[in-house]
Amino acid sequence: MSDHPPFAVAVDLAIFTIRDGALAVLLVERGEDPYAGSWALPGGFIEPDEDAEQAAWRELREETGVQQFAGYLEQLRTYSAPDRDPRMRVVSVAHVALAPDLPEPEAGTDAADARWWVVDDLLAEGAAEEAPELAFDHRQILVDARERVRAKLEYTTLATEFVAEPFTLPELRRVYAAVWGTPPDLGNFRRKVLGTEGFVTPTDAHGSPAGSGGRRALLYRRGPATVVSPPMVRG
Amino acid sequence: MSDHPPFAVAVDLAIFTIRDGALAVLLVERGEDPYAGSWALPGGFIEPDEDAEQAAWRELREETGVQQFAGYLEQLRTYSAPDRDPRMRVVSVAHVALAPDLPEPEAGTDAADARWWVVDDLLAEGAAEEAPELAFDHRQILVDARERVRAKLEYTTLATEFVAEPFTLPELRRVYAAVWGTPPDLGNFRRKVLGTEGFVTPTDAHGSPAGSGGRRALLYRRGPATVVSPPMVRG
DNA sequence: CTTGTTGTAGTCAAAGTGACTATAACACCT
DNA sequence: AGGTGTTATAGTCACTTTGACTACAACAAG
Repeated sequence: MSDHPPFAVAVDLAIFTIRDGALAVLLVERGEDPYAGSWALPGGFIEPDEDAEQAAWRELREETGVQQFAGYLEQLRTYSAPDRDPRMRVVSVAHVALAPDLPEPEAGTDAADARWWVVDDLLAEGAAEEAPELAFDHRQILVDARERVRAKLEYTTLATEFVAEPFTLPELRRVYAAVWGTPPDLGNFRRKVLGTEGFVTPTDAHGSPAGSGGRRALLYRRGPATVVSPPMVRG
Repeated sequence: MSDHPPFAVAVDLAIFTIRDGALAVLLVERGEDPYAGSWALPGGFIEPDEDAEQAAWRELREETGVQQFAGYLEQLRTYSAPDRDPRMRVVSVAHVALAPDLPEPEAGTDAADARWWVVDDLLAEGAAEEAPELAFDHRQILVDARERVRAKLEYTTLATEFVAEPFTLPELRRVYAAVWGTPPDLGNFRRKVLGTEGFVTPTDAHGSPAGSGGRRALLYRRGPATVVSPPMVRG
């Protein structure tokens, strides 16, 4: 029990955003073996002087190219199957990140390319037009990450991390629509959000209309609340 | 980005049970440095051919001395602060385990001693009569683990993992009382449990009375359900 | 067989939810 | 400018669930 086989420890990130009304995730095309040419979640090894969360934040800034990243990051879980990396024993601490719509990313240092993918396209059974297989066990990580986000939208105010401040309630509602696949009822949604103390705080300004015409919605900012109880329920 | 500093990867376990109406956790007294003589969560290094979950199950059997362990185990989160172990860089994948009342444990291979501790005694501020400081970052792990258990009692049927089958509803209720610190309302508790499809399945046998006298309660077994929606609330 | 204790069953007001309808405020078009 | 379609906001109402009770049933111990 006093031996401790050496492992490499990495972090992987499922970075989500809402693009064109759909939940999207950032993938990088791998430039090196193993899995050279296929797509994977961004990530990298933990440096000697940082913990997993710091490594995740660093990768997040590197991969998105946004230095002052304003968003949300939390640990998802750790994946440790002995054969998950053919080179060597690699344990990966996966994280979930949420961000308002980000610019199209640049290719990173060791990535051939990087782009946003619609999550439902990636995970759809069979269909998946030009959807690639994911490297390593990243498909499983993505499945778990999506489920985490779905669940957290129900009982936390996390949805506000997907929109840039200030935002309108319809914008916020579109986040739920994208993540859940179906929009919550309009009236009940506002009742819930406005009725939950500290979910959002109103401003006195109005946004610009969403589609073609229509009344302009009030603008809000994130409130201090973090949990929604009882939870918001999926459609 | 192609270097990968070597880490040791361990698992730690917060093994909970209900003893004398209180939530208890298994700790081992360390026989080796660092922290020789102080108390810690049981754990050990991952072997080359197993993943974290397998390692956790193995440690669970070793530490409890129960080979056919019938209980619940899930990953909690990974702790990776660079200085969390003074010897070397150790990343720990913490797990939470739940079990019905277990026998007083034997000292393990590298543990000087092992025993159950009441969690609230360990975590109480200041007070803590003979409550020891925990080794490494295990106090934080224990705090996180307890919060996980508390939360999961609300929206899952996990409480049934704390009682041996068959069990009575009052027994199950005492689980909630122990974990939450305050018992849920008697009538509402039954209504919720019996009203949630698949939470428990009735038998036709009766248990023996709990305290001094009183009506004998019906015996139940765990049902197939795993989520409770809407959740049971801490009263 | 009485008494204390514990489990089971029901009641009722209050709150929250799901599914609506009505109205207000705008952009755009002709 | 004045309609017209679109979108946001406000309000209604039956129904379900909850929280806090009260009444009753079944047993052990004295």
